[in-house]
Amino acid sequence: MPELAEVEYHRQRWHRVALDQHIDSLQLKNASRLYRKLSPDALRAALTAATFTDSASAAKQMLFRFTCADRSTAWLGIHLGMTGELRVEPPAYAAAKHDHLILRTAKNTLVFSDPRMFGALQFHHGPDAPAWWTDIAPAVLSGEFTPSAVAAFLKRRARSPLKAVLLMQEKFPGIGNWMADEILWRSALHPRQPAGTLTPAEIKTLHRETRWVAREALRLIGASNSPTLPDPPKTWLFPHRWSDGGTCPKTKQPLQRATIGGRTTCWSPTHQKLHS
DNA sequence: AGACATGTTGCTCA
DNA sequence: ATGAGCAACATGTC
Repeated sequence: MPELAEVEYHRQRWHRVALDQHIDSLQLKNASRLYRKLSPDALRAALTAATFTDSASAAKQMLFRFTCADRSTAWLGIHLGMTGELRVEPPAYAAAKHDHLILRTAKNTLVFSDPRMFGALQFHHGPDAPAWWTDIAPAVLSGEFTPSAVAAFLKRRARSPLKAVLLMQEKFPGIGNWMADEILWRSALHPRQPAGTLTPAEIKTLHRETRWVAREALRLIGASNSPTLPDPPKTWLFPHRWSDGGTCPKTKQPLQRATIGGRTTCWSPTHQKLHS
């Protein structure tokens, strides 16, 4: 389920219990496709007897930093793909079917599991953060995500439907299927509206609502320490969009669903209209 | 049984 | 060269 805020939620799960903890041992299922971007042997060698020293998330990517037994620095990247999650289990926890990486400290077992295996692990050993981390596009909540930057991007993708454009990580890092629908709904923009046809006022609205949804999702979901992942409130499109027969919380009219930009998309036809 | 799933990539075609 | 659309990946759930 992981987009921006869910990724942050999962990162904090590990971070809260494992910061400054010593990694006694690890288990990896290195036959899995999740290891396609790294050397499992290098990861195992570096993290055994390492200390968890920091973590961060950006877009849909997490970064975990370790200080190795020889005082060098190691960086573990985790992308949760479509079905990945991080969990914290008791010390005696036994690996289950879809657990692909397990780190054991004296107090806890840190588990990365991903049934569908669309996620990925990445690894880097060295003093500086790796390119796969530093190359992530500037966050939508950063000062670099400006209305004019959005305008330039929409112009470049002029013939693509807005829904497809919002899913492009190079400009909207961390936005996924449900956040894109939420942003368009709040912006009163039709998901099929070609990106090149927005008025300056609509671009400002899209920019503002992108930031609002990201900020609120991080506050309500990302920062939560609830044992289960919180859902956005009923006043959002989110709880109404998944099944047929949903009702728009703004207009009380039926929601519509179709595949746009290759993904299931939900919108409120009376509220989000196509224009020329 | 069959459709569908909160993601990314690599391929085709224009 | 650049952009748009779509199949593929692997497995579980409704």
